[in-house]
Amino acid sequence: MEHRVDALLKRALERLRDRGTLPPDLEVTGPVERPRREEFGDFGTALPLAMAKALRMPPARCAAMIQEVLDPPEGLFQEITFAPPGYLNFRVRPEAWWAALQEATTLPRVGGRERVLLEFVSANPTGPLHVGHGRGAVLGDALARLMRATDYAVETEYYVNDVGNQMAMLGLSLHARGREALGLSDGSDFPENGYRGQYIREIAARWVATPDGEAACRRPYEDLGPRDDNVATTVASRELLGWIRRTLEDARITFDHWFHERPLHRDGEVQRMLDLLLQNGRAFRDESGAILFRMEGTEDSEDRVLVRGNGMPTYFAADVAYHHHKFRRGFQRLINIWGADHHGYIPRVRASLEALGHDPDALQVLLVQMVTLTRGGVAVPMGKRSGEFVTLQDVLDEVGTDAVRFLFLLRRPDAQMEFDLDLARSQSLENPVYYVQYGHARVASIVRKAAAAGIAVPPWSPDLLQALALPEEAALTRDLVRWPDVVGSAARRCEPHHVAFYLLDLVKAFHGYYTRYRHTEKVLSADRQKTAARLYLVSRIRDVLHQGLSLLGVHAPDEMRLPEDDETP
RNA sequence: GGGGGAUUAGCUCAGUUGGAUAGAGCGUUGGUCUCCGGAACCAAAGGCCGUGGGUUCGAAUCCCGCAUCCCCCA
Repeated sequence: MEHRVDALLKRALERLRDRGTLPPDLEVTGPVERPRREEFGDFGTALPLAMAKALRMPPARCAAMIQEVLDPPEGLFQEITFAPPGYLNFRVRPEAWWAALQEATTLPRVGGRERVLLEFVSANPTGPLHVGHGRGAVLGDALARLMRATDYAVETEYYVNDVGNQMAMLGLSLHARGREALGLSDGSDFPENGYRGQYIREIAARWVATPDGEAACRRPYEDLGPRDDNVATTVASRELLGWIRRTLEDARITFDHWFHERPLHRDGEVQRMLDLLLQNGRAFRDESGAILFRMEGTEDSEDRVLVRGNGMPTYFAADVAYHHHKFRRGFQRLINIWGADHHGYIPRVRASLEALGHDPDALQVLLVQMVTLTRGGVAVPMGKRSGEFVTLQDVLDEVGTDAVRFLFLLRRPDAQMEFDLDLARSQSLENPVYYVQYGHARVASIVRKAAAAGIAVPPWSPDLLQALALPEEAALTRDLVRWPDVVGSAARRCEPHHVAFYLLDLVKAFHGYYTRYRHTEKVLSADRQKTAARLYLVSRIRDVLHQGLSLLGVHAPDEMRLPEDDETP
């Protein structure tokens, strides 16, 4: 509805330009908004104010000019009024609102089949996922659902860094724990920068119970090949990746692709990228034999090492090759969800993409701010090497997937958040997600009750909703009709949290309506026309809640078990 | 020292390209109900939108300085 008003205004401006009343090069914009005060109508715009400024004419005259060329379809508006100092307010006819209810779950196709690669989580397989990963994971997954629903051709991807020093250290750690498990070591020779988490011991215990694993641990580490591709590293990363995958599945997150770094090196992808950059002069070899990316002329100041003097490519080199490869797979836009601590990395990657002939603006990095974890107000440390942290799996088990997802999505991604485990658990019965789910279950219950009485939800018809006369019913209708615009805007802006907030607003309005009239004007009554109209209305509420929750990856139950009464006599 | 983010009610947070009298949840206080599901609802109190300037008809929103917190880099 909102975009219809907006389109009408845009067309009116076009007409004014055609007539020469408005200079063609003059940019005049005025967004359509919803006035807070009911008396101002359903929609309003400050367009006359903007025009008055540009044309140096009184706003009232500008408003009159707009009205003159405005050509609204028959039956859409009840009235269009001018309000000082320069607003144009629109009131939509109830019939138009009711008609729009049919499209309440028809989402706008704002994506236009754009091919998007959405990469998120991508945590190194050196330990379990922690809560911070969870935030990015839930954001990415919800965004993917949103974009798919609005006609983006989006694919999701997890990038696995399975090459490098960290991986070598992981293998070394596993080997050391394996030797401890076999009684060959007392742990005093455990590598200084090794991964000390309990999970390494568990994997080691399972590994040495196999003949291959035991044999490998009985040999010195050097015999395995002290690099990042030996059997210990392979076993550890495979185990951890499986663990990560299961945790993500618990959070209802799956990926279209798991893209490994190793093939980029093995198949020459990194080398080809280096050759390209050396050829076009954006990279050079220094006196030590290292290859550096030339940063002059970019926002980043310092030349960045791609290949070290000893011939080892850096993480940066692999990342450049990886993103180059993404474009070559045919994606038009790349969205990466990164932790805020990677902020300084962005200019480098963008510059490298530009150097390889890609549009750097086609890479969009969404930064997710840190999650600080507390328990009863006390900070919980979150370092993998310290081995002492709360995993995403723990939190999912403790709080539940629906609640965790909704809690994460109830915040803007670029604001830091504190996640208090005690609070999350103690509030689990008052968690906003249950409030929304309860609303859905409530409507489902009404519909069930109607069905039991032999009354089905009626199909829409032009005079079906005439019986909706209560102000709350009009307000609910307007809220429902707003939904497609909310989804479209959230998808375009990559901000799923708007969906969560909308659902809270809608369900609050419903609970209020329900409670207020539970004794006087129930949905199901002896009045057949009111019953039919209200049944249709609440079924639309249920449909929108269901669609909204599923876009967030949260269940929409038809029934909820009431919590057990703690105050047993 | 350089860069990024944050600062809105007691607490946790929304606020859609600058618009009309600033929004919710929790908490507090006081109310509603012999029910289509009380995990509900209504009402009240609570704000110099960190601070100082600037831009204009108009600023929580845009620009600059400052303060505080978090993160990255050196």
